[in-house]
Amino acid sequence: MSSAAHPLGEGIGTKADEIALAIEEAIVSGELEPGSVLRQEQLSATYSVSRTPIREALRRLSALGLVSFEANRGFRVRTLSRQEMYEAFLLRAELEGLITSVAAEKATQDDLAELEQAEKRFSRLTRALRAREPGDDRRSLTVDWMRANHGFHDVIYRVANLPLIEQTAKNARRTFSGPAVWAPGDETIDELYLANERQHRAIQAALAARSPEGARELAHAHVLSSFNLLETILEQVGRPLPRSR
Amino acid sequence: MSSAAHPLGEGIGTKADEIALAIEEAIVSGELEPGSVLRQEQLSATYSVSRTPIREALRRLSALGLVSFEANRGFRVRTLSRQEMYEAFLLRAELEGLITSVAAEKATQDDLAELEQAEKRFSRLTRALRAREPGDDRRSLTVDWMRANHGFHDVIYRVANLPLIEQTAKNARRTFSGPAVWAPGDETIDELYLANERQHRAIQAALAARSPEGARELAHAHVLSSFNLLETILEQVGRPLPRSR
DNA sequence: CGGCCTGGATTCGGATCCAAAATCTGCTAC
DNA sequence: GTAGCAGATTTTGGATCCGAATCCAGGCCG
Repeated sequence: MSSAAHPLGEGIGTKADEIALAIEEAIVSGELEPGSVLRQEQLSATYSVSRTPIREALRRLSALGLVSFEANRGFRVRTLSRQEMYEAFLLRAELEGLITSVAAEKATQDDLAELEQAEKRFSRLTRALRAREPGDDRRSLTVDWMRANHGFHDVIYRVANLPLIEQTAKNARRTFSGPAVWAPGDETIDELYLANERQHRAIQAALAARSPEGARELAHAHVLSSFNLLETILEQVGRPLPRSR
Repeated sequence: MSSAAHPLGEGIGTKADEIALAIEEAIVSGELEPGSVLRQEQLSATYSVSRTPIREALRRLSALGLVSFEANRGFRVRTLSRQEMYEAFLLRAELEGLITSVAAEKATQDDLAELEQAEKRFSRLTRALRAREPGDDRRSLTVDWMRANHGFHDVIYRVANLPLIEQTAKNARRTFSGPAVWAPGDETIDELYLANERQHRAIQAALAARSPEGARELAHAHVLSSFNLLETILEQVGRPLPRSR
């Protein structure tokens, strides 16, 4: 585990930080719905602390863009319009491109082996997600799939060794859609999942071939393609991205 | 003035937000030295409020990366190593490249006229900065020059109309070095200032010519060149970027 | 003489308290 | 029946208070 603090410098030690992490987790996992109001009193009860650290945690999440804030009205889980969502992916596409190209220059054999492992995990999760056994928990499967997906890119981040940019990329990644989404799946979506996996393999190959420009292009296209996947799922699940806000 | 809130959504209304802005201003203008500890009690006295909104403000700045934080030890104005500083500029280079290329596709005649105005202001300030009249306040001159510099890019941001990415770019820009730096100047630095101005004009021309790829390249190179300028000034002023942290 | 311990002064993190803003509810007037 | 208003209730923002961690200075021991 990356253990170390979350953004740079900050971290554990104070309740405010632990709670920020906990709330973030709740948002990302979809436990807290986008748009829902975050009552300080209620959170304070949930986490058994006073409102003071709660508010500090919310301030932090607000600065990171995960929650929105209106004076005297409160915080709510942020919702993104299609345009904003697209921007978040465009941003990530640029950053992933940069990071991946730098990683291609630096990767050692060990790094490549680690990437291989991450890719295998991701591949396994993708198969599990496509299998759709009756009675499996698609929600947690999706969360696991996303984690494996992130895990793959995290290896690349580590190799590139650009902590500040990595932080920004991760933030854009969190902001992506807020909650995890999942769909029963159909042929279109299946194809997109498979394409996603193929792209990972291609990126992996570009790193192995020490091709910075190739890696950049592939990573860039990969992220934009993920936007496509997400949008398709959201439509299929009857929750299309709002055109305006 | 841009009036509207700072990041997205947040803004005026609460003291915590006003104070965050005030402290940020103090950091960016160099009033608060990098590395200096921010005592809550003292800030509370300075702004005539209790420590509660002060702490919320600091939390926010911490999430934005302007101040660093250690549990039970306090907040301090963040210092960046050379590597981190370089990363901040690399990040900005990518984002400016993206934003400028999008702006090149969208710019209207009015936009180009506005850009022309911003360029003129910047050009004027550059001349003033190079003039070095005896008795002029180089500190505030530099702050003004930076503002004009930012103003030029702000026009482009507005034209590109990518608020989320704009926000990220502005954040990277704030984080750049913390405080403004200024030097009496010599031939090398003069030449760099002039190069900077030439680059602005080139970017302007690329926008006028509706050349997205050209604009991207120029903007990218421009930001990296700014890093060079900054580093040169810092060395000249006897405060070179720390190699490690 | 120098490193280490101890007790007091600071400073921080969090809980509690209070005033102001917003929201809700039920009544009134049209 | 509905628009609008007044008071009650909820919820937020900020101030104050208290326990705990850190820092600092002086003394002790090797």
